[in-house]
Amino acid sequence: MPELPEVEVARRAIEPSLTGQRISGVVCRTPKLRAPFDPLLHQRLLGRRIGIVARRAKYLLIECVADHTPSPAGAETNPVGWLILHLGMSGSLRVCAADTPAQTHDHFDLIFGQQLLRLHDPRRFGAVVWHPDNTPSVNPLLARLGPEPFAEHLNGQWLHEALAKRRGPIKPALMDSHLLVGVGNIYASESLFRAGISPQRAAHRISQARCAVLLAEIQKTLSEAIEAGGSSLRDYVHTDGGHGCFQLAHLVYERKDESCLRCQTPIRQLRQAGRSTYYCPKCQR
DNA sequence: CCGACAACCTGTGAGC
DNA sequence: TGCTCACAGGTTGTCG
Repeated sequence: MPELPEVEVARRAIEPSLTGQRISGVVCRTPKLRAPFDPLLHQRLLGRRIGIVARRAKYLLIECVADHTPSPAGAETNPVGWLILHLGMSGSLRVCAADTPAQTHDHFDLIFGQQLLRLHDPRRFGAVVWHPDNTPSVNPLLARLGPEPFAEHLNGQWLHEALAKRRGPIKPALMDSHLLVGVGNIYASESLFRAGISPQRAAHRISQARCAVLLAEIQKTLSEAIEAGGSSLRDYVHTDGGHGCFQLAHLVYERKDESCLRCQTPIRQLRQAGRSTYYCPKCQR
């Protein structure tokens, strides 16, 4: 899946097709992904017009506006609701013709005009959730998330303070979405390599100056990956259906025993909090 | 509160 | 060929 860059690439890819379209149908082919589908999803969405397509962390947020609201006087209706999508580990989105036959693991369609947005997710760790008003940030899926990695107020001092009580290793801490969103397993390893910091270093023992370097490398790694069109691994497929040909080369991820691109030392792999970590034992301290 | 781990699923590749 | 096992990009809940 989809780490933050892949989700942002998907957002940019689907937004032009979606914005301004009227929703004419909804298809759910699976009882549940991460959670059961809302059984009333069809009636909640039908006839609404799609506004902006936003992103928060690895969630996509689709603004759905009811443009004629024949609400009786006094009846409080919310003209704006949000469809919240998550791609889990294996999800992908594509926009295709409305008569395109569904394949195995095509779980959800949002139909508009002569096209549809289709969610394909073999492992079904994704999510499709309706948020009924214009405050999606308070949705339980989003309410407790940390800041976006590109938020203005983030700097070395902020990261240093955020890590002050973390006695465990930095790499799993970086992946904690309550601290900071958008750093998944690939880019955690990549950012730490680029910052020259060992994934095993205790988080609270990284100086403020090195926190500034780390944050800058996280931001550079993520933005370069977005510009490159996201990583293209295994089952991740770009929204146009083709595999990305501009994949950002990984410096350490999945390079166990290959030589470090900086110092030729063999890259090592270890397991932290149940996830693979890749690093150079010489370049990272 | 922190941190490690299992669970949620299917697909794939390695090894026998 | 076919079986079993380990592992895969995320998130959440539980337990120590």
